[in-house]
Amino acid sequence: MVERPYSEQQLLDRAQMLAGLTLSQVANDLGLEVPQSLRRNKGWIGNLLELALGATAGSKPQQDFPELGIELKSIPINAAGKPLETTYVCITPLTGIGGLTWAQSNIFNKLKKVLWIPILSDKSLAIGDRQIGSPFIWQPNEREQCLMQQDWEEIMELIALGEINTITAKIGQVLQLRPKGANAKALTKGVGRDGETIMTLPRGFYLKIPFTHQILIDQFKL
DNA sequence: TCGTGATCATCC
DNA sequence: GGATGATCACGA
Repeated sequence: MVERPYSEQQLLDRAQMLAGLTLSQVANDLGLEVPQSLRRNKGWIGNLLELALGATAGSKPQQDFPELGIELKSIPINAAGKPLETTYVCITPLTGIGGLTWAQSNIFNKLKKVLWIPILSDKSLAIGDRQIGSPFIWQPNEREQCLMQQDWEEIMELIALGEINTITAKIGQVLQLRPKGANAKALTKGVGRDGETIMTLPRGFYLKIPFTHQILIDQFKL
């Protein structure tokens, strides 16, 4: 049981202690078994890092370290440092969003300060052999904030106008909206074109790969 | 059912 | 081969 970090520096120090280790090494230290595949354990790496860094396990819509104002994100990369997947951020509200601003949004709250932990995750590597990279704290610069806010406002306007079912993952420069549920049968309430309540897929915001790639490039001067 | 942790797997 | 839409596990 790892205790919660009391400061950003302590959190970062801990994360740096993990750099260079394989997931097997970290799992062994925590007494956890390494799954053969992530197919039925998609969040395993993220959960492992949460345990190793003392994050409070839970599914509350807030940052992983609220008292530090920091969100923890693992990101799978290949040997060249390119992200292998988009990055899930949070669910989006589909009703009662009138008047909601970017600054008040949960997505902004989560992305204003992120502890990124790259994981060398080439598909050829067994889960346990995947290696933890150098962690770093990221705060979006003015340009990045602007891009995210633009996408968010465009998407939220479509949702407010009842156009939820016309939104695809293609819209947005750096953010995208995609289904985020157990499966295609899991539905939630949304708003239709005539303002009526409809049942639709829950959606979540994701960061597109070129955006997170650029963050890594900026950090490591790749 | 919602929201967390995400990756899978099919389609283009 | 890469991105989109679909999916897996779990706690509350």
